[in-house]
Amino acid sequence: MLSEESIVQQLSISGYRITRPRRAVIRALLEDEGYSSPARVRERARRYCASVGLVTVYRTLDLLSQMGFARRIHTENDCHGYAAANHGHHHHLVCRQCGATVEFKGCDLSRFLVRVSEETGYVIENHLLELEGLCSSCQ
Amino acid sequence: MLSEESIVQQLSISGYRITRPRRAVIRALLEDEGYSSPARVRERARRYCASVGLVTVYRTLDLLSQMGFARRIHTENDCHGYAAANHGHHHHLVCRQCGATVEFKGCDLSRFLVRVSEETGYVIENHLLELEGLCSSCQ
DNA sequence: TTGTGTGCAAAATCTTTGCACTTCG
DNA sequence: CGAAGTGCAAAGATTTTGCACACAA
Repeated sequence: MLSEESIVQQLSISGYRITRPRRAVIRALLEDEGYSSPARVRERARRYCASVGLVTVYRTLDLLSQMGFARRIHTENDCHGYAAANHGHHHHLVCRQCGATVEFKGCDLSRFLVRVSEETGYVIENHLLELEGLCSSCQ
Repeated sequence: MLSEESIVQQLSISGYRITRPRRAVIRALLEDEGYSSPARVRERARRYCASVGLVTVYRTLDLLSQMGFARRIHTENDCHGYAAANHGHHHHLVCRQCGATVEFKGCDLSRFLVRVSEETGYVIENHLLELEGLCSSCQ
């Protein structure tokens, strides 16, 4: 499971330094139920590191994305939000009205992926699937 | 099938005026094999209406999207490109090594989507699916 | 101590808005 | 002719860069 400590540990192992601003961004992401723009991540992060700048948030989100701990969330008209990503397999379902984000697992694409693989000659290693719709309260 | 004339006709029926700049943007989109940023759409459109401005391209892309004749294309780090909706429902398969991109159609997620919908209470309206792997020459 | 990481300010992009002029219908 | 549409310039928003200073390791 994803926790501040496990992320910090991985960063450290990979040679990155553990700083107050980085911890603040990580915490902000983890406590976020939905997904947030960099600016919004910063607002949250400020609770843990009042001086954190937007630039650092951008850089940290980049880093976390590369490490697989955060993911850019794509919705129909916006791809500027980020959410914490469990390293394992999961997807996001986003409400287009209020932005509420739910993670779910257990997508079964295997047969479909086999077909695409056969048709294209690619070895498929990864897939990104995002769903968008209306949550129950926005319907 | 999508053609300049059929789009123009629909716009007209819906009460929009048929102008040179709009035709130019439509033609630019239709002849585009892939997808393009607004700036790039404008470059192409200039062949048909040299004076067309970026602002008009933005507004026209908006209009066409609303009408369902254009679609915003999402890739991992960019969701600012547009393509004619002509190309229908499709997804991208990208090689992580060399970046070669293939489009494919015919994903069948319906049963899966029903399940997620039941579990979450969301009405699912849209999905974004991207595959990543190794193309045949990179394997 | 040392070099990675940070914040600030400024630059570079990208997108939207206000407004007077054009032009379709 | 009248209102919708256009281009320009300017404003807004978002993201990146350069640089001197701070601070993990």
